[in-house]
Amino acid sequence: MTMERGTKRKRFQESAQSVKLSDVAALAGVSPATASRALNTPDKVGADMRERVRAAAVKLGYVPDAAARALASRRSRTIGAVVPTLDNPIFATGVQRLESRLNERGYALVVAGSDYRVDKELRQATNLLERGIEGLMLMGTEHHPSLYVLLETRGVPHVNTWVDEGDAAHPCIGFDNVEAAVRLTDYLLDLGHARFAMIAGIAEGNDRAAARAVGVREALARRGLRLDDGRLIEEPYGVREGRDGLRAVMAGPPEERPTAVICGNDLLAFGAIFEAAAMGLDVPGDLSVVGFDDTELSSHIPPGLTTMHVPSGEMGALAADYLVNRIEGKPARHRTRVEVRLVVRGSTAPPRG
Amino acid sequence: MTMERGTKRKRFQESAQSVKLSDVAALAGVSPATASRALNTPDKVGADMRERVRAAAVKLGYVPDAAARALASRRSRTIGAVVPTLDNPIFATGVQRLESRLNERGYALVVAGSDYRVDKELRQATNLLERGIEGLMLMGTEHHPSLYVLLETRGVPHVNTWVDEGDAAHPCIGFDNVEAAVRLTDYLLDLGHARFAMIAGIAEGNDRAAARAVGVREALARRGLRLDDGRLIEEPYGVREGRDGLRAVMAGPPEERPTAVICGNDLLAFGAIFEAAAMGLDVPGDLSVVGFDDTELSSHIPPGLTTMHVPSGEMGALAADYLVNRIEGKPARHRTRVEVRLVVRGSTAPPRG
DNA sequence: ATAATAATTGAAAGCGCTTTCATTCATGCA
DNA sequence: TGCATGAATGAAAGCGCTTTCAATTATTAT
Repeated sequence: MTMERGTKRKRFQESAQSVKLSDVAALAGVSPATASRALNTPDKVGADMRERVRAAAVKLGYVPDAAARALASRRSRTIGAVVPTLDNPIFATGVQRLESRLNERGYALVVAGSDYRVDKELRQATNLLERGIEGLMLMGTEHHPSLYVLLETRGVPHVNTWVDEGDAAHPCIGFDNVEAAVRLTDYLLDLGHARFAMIAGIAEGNDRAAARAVGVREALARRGLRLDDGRLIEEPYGVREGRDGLRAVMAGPPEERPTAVICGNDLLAFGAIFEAAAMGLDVPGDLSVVGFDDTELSSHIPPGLTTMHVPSGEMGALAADYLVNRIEGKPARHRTRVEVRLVVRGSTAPPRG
Repeated sequence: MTMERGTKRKRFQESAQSVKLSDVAALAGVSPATASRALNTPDKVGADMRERVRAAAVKLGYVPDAAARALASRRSRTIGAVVPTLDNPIFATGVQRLESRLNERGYALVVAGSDYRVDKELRQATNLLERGIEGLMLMGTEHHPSLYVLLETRGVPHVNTWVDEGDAAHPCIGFDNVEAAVRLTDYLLDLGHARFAMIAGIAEGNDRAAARAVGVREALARRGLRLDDGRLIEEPYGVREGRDGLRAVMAGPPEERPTAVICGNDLLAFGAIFEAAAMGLDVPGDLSVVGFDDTELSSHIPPGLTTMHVPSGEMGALAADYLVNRIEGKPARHRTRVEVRLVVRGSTAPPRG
């Protein structure tokens, strides 16, 4: 195995490495100012000049220096995103589309993870801000108070995604998690279920998870029902956790067990379905299971997961457009709702009897 | 819905917005040079001075300007990654860990997607290079020739991941995809299978997918076997595609059908398993199915997917360390192999009879 | 033709920071 | 006590680019 020593750049020396704008200008026989214009604002310059400079740039293999450009123009053409984790496929999809739209619009994306912790989110955002991002995508609505202050004072556009804030205190792109959970619950209620359980995500540091639990409770309350003790459990998003969660909420004598389990996301629901099978329970015969998100697998996993479809890619793309529009002074909706829809599949049915 | 006009920054005016290093220096009663040192290289400065400057910085809420810093120091403290897509959970995990390790080491991550296309990869990498990244993580070994040239001339450290290049032409962190596929196939062979099919990923623009197919062929050839016509099919990575793929490779009279199907990744394998069930085939009774990657779900999906475990998170972290070490002039392995291991679960068994 | 206007171009001043280099001051040694 | 070292500081020169502002030239109107 060979070891390599990095080429420790000798600063302020051997600077002859890369060609700079002035070289291009010299070759083209124009001033750096004109060269800059020819490259960046072609229509502010004569046609012949434009070509002359372009040719010179290509010939020299000129690559602009973003730092210098950013410093001089005060524009970094970079957007930041702080997400809880990329490990959740639904977030990954959102970031994927965010990047691709940003790319189309000529911006780059810097990502950082928060691990569902507001303090780390703040730290990461600060970091990105120092790096000169011109816009920031955040997930959810619950952030460190200092974060908003920071964003406000620096005048950096930002947008909360995956949520629809009623009071519109901040720009947002998303949907009402409470209402979506209500709809999911109502669907189950209308099917005739009366004994419920919920395997929710960890509410702490995750307003979406919390809101979904609120929605479930609310819908039940409207019909005079509630989640009995031990029928609401919080688990980190994961398949393993869904399995554990199911065991926990199914404790107790059979006749008291829930007939419907609502999961905070699809991963938990997958786990619940797998564990139900392991427990010898038929889904949906003995137990209805619903999820939230609608990932690629949800439609394929037998018996098909009934879930709330969340357009994560769309939100990513919308966030990109919102941010870029704000930055470029174009009109941008302060609040954009996206459609979530109930997708009924095989994992739900009326309760037995 | 309110419309907002972005606060179009008036350039070269209202510049009083943010506090700069000279402000901090002034408040601390020192020169900008000392302020810079106090903040960046604390041990090069007197203890009292250090504190004085720090206090001033805090008091003013000083936030350094990364562009200026990058321009002056020629260091951006930013690493780039061009990945095919974030939509594949295995890549998402890799990027996740890359970011988190980078973060620990004080670097930021800029990501861009290539959509499995070398030309787009080149474009994206060029983009990142312009933005001053100091290192680049790539996936796979097949890249646009110009990309290597670019990297070489600019002297930017880079690393190919998910692969182990025998000739070590470029730094890499990964495993031998051919050999891994051989192992997977040998396992099936040893189980007694003789009629095989493969649902591979699209080889074009994806050397890993191609290598896995090569490995399967190679292992079969060693035992005098081959993939018959129509028993090797390429599909984009996806569950739907796995289902389609299975139908395709299972065509023909029952006695000629394969008894083992090797899938290019786990998503395809999931699809194959689901489709087998839909076709009334028992897995592993009638058909053994293996995947590649070992995602979170693989252990949970009944009957449990036999697959090759790929340490994607580890590769991400190793890539971060490699790149940072190179950049900082510390020793770094040119070539690092990571362990992939066969995880045997319920989806495989000896063929009937 | 000539004056007034618009379109191009160049000179030069930074953007906010880091780093070299020279200077100053304290320290140790003879 | 005097001189050589070394440590701590400041002055100043950029890093490579964009943009203002003034100067020049090409257009058009009178």
